[in-house]
Amino acid sequence: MGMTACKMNSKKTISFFQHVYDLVQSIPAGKVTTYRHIAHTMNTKDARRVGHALHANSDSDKTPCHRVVFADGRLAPGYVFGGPNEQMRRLQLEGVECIDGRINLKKYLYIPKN
DNA sequence: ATGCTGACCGAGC
DNA sequence: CGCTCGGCCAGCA
Repeated sequence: MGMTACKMNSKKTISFFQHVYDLVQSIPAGKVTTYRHIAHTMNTKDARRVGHALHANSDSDKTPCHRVVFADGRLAPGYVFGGPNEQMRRLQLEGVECIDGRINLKKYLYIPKN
């Protein structure tokens, strides 16, 4: 019975962001998920807002947003901690193959659960 | 209030 | 497979 968004919190933007961060933190090392899957888990179609939330992420240790990629496996062009190159480096450090700026989702996709 | 933008996505060509 | 285009909708000037 996951409710869409916690209405109990007064700041809804924060709770949406926090929900995104929670899901991102649930991605195991060596796996990735997509904006689309996160949005879907949160019962919305707005993958852009998920991206927006991650853009505002300030702690890449706590919230490993390098494990979030496009629905087709491409890396985020606007990755804020050093660009796609840095995102690729971090993924490869975890054993995620990145071929031509792209991840094989058949192999590495993790679907976050509510 | 209103118009523009974006760490997106899927359809169409 | 790749590029373009429209839709999506919250945030912000």
